[in-house]
Amino acid sequence: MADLKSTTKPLFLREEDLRQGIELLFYAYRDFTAEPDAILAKWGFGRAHHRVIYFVGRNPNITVTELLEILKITKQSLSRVLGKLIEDEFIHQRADPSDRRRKLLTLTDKGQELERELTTTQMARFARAYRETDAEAVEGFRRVLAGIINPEDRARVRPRQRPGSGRG
Amino acid sequence: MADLKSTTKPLFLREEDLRQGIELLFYAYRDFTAEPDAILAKWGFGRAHHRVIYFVGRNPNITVTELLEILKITKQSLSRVLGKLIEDEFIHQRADPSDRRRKLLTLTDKGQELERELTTTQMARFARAYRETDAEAVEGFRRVLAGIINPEDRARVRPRQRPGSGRG
DNA sequence: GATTTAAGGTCAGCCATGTTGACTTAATTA
DNA sequence: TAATTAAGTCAACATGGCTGACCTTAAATC
Repeated sequence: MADLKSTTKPLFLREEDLRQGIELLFYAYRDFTAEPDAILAKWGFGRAHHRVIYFVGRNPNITVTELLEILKITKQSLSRVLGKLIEDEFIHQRADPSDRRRKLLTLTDKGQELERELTTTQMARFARAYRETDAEAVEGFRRVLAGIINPEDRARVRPRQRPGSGRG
Repeated sequence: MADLKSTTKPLFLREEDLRQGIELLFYAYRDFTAEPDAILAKWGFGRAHHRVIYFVGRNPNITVTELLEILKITKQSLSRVLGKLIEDEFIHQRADPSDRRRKLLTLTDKGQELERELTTTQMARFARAYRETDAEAVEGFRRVLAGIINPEDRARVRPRQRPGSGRG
């Protein structure tokens, strides 16, 4: 743990350091998804359902098109998953009054409950990781990961302040 | 970008901050895998092949069992992917002289070439992200992501110094 | 008002990649 | 010699991506 780390200030980009980033991301994502996967399996859902539940919960009244932009999958792929969530009453849809072609998606009570169960495990993981470090490390984590995201989507990830502010 | 960030030192774990972590990880992983996926498609390979190529390249002479421990998938899942990579001569296997049940896996020249092409895109992404920040941010990123990984696997991700040191 | 565009949905089929379960072979170890 | 370990195999199944074609409804535009 105290190898080249002590050469703090100057930022040498050794291949080793870059590969370490790649591997951290791989392992973190692998473990980060494992617990929710187990919960989802109890309901006959998969990881794709989780993503839909998460982002609908996070962006109440999101439309299908907006959801597709976040997930970057095809309409057909989404519809299979979303259709099942609506059928099983985890997600509710209603027409947008101002443009009745659009369907606004929200979580039902049941959906919120599942969302919370799933997200709790992932938040606990982050809470632990944050607590093991400090505020500066967390800020560094944010800035580096934001830099990994394609520039056009970085704005999607910013802590929202006011309740009921909806999506960006 | 300068919201609650200025409350630097004390580490309040607001749900917003935890959800931001979740979302950063989702978007980062989504974009991080997109470029390699496109390269792999040209060869008729998928993301699973990439992971095998990457970790064999990273750990020359790794065994099948060790690879399974890293990937956390079943032997049957791996064998389909690994079998194709061996058949197409991206990966070479030979018996371990000291225990001939074990097969030691290495990249062929062709395999190394593909590995480099794939990894270059991901290293470039990290190089950009690292350069956009500073050494402290990078260190924070490392520590937080390491905290997301299950404790028993954290040791896997540490920059290796000496060439030919093999896996841990 | 008629046409074009946008949002959403649907059907069919394909492919990649995960799973379980059962079983085999070869080599090492107890 | 018997048990264990490493690897491989066959079959069947589920999830969740994809393409392509096509439809409906509502809004926007000509």
